[in-house]
Amino acid sequence: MTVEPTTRRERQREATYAEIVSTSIALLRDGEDLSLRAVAQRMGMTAPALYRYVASYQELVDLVAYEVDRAATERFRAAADTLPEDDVAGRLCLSATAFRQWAHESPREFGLVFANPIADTSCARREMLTLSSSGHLFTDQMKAIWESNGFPIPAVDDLPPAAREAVLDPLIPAESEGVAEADRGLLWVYMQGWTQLYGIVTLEVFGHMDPRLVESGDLFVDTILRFAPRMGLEGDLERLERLIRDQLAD
Amino acid sequence: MTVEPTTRRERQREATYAEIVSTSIALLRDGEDLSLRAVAQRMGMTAPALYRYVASYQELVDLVAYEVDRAATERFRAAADTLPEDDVAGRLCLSATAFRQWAHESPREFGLVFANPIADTSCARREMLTLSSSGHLFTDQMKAIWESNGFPIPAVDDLPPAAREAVLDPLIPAESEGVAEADRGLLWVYMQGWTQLYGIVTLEVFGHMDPRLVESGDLFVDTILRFAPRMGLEGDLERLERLIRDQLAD
DNA sequence: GTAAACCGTAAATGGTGTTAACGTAGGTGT
DNA sequence: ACACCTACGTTAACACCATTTACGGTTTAC
Repeated sequence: MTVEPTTRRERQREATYAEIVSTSIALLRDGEDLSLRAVAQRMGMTAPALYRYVASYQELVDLVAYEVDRAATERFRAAADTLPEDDVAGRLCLSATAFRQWAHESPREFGLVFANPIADTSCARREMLTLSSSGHLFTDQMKAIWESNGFPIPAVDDLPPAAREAVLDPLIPAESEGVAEADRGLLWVYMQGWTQLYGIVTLEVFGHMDPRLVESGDLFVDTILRFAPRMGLEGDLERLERLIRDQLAD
Repeated sequence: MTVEPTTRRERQREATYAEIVSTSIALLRDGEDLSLRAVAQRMGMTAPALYRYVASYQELVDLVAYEVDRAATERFRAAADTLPEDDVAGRLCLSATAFRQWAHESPREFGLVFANPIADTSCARREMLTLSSSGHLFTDQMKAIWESNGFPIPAVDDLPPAAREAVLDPLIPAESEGVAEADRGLLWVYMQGWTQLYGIVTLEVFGHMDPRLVESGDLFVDTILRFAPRMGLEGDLERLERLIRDQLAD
């Protein structure tokens, strides 16, 4: 990826970059909202100085969103890691549940990453355009399920033209890593699942839903379990529901 | 509802309220973003004067969001009205498609109404808390389908406790108008459908999806058609897809 | 050693929501 | 008709915000 910086200046610059992001994240964690001034102040600098590092406020947001997503994904992965590697279905369910819990605990961060209009602007630093670590994780997990129980996926040729293009030549190459071209229909199933997970969680977080349902998580559980059969998990529903509800109880 | 204002002052006050909202909407339509100052300026007033009418910026947003939703719902209804009244399935599909098109044409307004954290604050003026006209429309349309072809709905007693509460004693009474208590399982199906529609449209609007899929609308169509069978529409899929794609072509 | 690139500063511009103090016109009570 | 008071608007000010400019000092490079 990045060639490691040798010169002293570059090292310092890299450190400042990191501090900007970590300070921003700390700011969010403290419940305040992200602003150049606030970040600068916490770092003992003045706001205009940050313009040596980011071109605009929006670029800072993108930078932070990328890192927040990365950190959150580690939580999702950790949640899955409480299960053995071969329980591929359980692992995906626990990661999805962790995703929901994280979204509720950190609605600001969630909004930053997932409800922030992805600008048309090319974000110079890091090619994170639409790249999401969490997306990568969920894709991998679904692939593991598919490799394990081989649920039916659409043939690439049965997909609508645009969909075929999108799965054969994805914008984020990482997401299709290790999926043979003939099996790219799997990505279509992934998108269907992600749409539903995204929908239920966003609906909950933005409060456009009966608070009692948000509290109980019933519609969330229902959404997951109704999707599970599409991944060939019909026989596992009771166990998966128990797994999910156990984690929700924490 | 509101007792009609008799005194002259109250009439004028009501008119100013209306002008504030209509000015705000005009502002959004012109691609600028909503702010107290901008609204005031367009009305030939100063910003602080608006505080005689709204308690805060957030309250203005809520007020405008309510009206925007109401206006947009008329579009969704009009889209359905291009079909005869007895084509209940086609009508719902066209309204859903109109919803998607509106969201793409007016992402600002969409964000205002559907991606705006519904505050805990009680918005004094109008009891619009979570009340959404569009939600009411879609509920009605699904009910029409159910009354027409009687697809299976869960028994109220089969629902999880919180879900049962939520459908038996909904926060927005309007949504369950005319649905017998025994049939409230229909609302559960509605929520499942709304979650998916909301998910796909929000995902598209916020740009967290391959632009080619947004452009073609393939994942949107797929989402709708995959849900249709849950409303007993298995036999209608080709026709419904044609309806949707025709409208998308406009 | 000198020139250039880099990194910070202060100052200023124009934008935001919001509060306070003040005047004035409208409707109300006698 | 007079006094009163409330509602509605003003101006001024505060505290934020992003962003640009011009300037100074340090570090690097040649």
